[in-house]
Amino acid sequence: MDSLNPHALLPQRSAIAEAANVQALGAESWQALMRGPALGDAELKALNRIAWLRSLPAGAMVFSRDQQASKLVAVLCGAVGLGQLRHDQPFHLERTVRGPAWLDLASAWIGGCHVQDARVLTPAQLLELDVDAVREMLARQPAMAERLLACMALNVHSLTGVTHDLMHKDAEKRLAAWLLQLSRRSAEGPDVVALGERKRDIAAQLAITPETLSRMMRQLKLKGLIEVQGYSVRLLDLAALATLAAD
Amino acid sequence: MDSLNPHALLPQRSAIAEAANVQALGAESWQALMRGPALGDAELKALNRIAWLRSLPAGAMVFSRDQQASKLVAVLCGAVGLGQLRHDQPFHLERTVRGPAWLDLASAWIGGCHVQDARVLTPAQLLELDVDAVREMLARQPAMAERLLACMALNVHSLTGVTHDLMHKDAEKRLAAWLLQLSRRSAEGPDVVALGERKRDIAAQLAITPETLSRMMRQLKLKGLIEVQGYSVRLLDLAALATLAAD
DNA sequence: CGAACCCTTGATACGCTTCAACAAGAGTGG
DNA sequence: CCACTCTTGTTGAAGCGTATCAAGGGTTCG
Repeated sequence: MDSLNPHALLPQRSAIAEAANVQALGAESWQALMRGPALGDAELKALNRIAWLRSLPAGAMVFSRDQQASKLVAVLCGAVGLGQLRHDQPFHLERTVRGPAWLDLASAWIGGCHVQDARVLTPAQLLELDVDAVREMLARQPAMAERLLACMALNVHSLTGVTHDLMHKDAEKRLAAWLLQLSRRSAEGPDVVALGERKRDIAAQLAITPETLSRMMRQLKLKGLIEVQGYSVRLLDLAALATLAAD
Repeated sequence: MDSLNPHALLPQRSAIAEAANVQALGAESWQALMRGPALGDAELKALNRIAWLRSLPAGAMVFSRDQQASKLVAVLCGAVGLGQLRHDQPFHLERTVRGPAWLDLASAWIGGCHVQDARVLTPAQLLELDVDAVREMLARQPAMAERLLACMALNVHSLTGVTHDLMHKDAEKRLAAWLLQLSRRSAEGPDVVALGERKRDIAAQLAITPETLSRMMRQLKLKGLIEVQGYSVRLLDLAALATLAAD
């Protein structure tokens, strides 16, 4: 019943209801979003003053691609998918964002629309900053601009990497690269990665079909590079995987 | 002989020699790079104070991908290719940037390296802003930050579109979309586009081989959608092309 | 004129998708 | 409790899309 909440698209009420929570938003969350040197008290206050929180259930839409973007949107916790919702049912995932991270830092600055649809995958807490309020804040906190530029720059680098992989790497290389990237952020050590989403969603992000993903996993298993047990993958030979992933 | 100038990688001398030129840089160039409302005199002065010009011949490298990025780099005029230079000879092009436009606005902010190699395709004039100088300038001209954010946001949108196309569109769709995009910026009217680069370079950016590009052009010609004469393409049915390009 | 490009065209090969079938778990209701 | 359905991942066979390889023609330039 809560997997698709129609009220999710009406932010006002819940945002107001949650406004009190903003003060409770820890400095660590802001720090994770804003990167750079430790945020000062003044900066944290300025941020908290203009932040709005939204809690959405799995399946809810965060924004849609034709929608005018007026806010910077971040995911505090949970996972949100960026992709395309088609009249033909299933949501076509292109990228998943797990908090804390920016979901759409770009669109609002150019007064355009979000170019992608965003859909909650795991019950998530979102943070929104009205871009006009941010503009005012930047006038008083010029150092904040630098943080935002750095965050968007990371975004650019990430996207550049994705396009490069799509242009030059085949399915096996992309999978190997994806596993290695996951292993770097893995909590269970560098050689065990937990697949945090359905395999079909992983496949969608790698721009292959679930069938091909299954076959590629078997390939890597046969080559002795990985060991698979359900949604846990052990990387047996990081060096060989890196060689394979390199273009 | 001037198609590959080894001195191109030594910026200091030529940058100093050209420093006097900076004052001559017209407001229109800055306006084209910075977008947004008209730049004030103070802003133009601040920009000119920290800008460095470089003129490079075709074939020269602007920067390489392992190189630490300390400057924001823009192309004033001419064309520069972003891609990968491999020990195996030919430069693999991923994107071409024609002036006036930013070439790498992101890398310097995160103190990383440019993720791509940049190579001059057409004799080009480049503009470089040391990121530390820009930081100082932003403290005095906070409105400038907003322009940079907007420029980088456009970059993000463009890259998002490219990845989407690579994920979901086949060669024919990508070519149709590319022709339509070119037609929007075309000087000779919306239905005639001049191919401004070698077809193999166009193919590289579409992530297909030159052979496939040739075949796809023939396909569109046979379908009556375009008319080709060398490097000039007439779009005979914009609506049909748009339908074809849509995913 | 040959040499070095570039684009084109055809034949073939390969990677990946599509389609179809099947097994395993999770939720549901009789 | 079992039958039923729904969803997910896996596997195999066939087919499409694009790359690769090889050859030929058109330019430009020394």
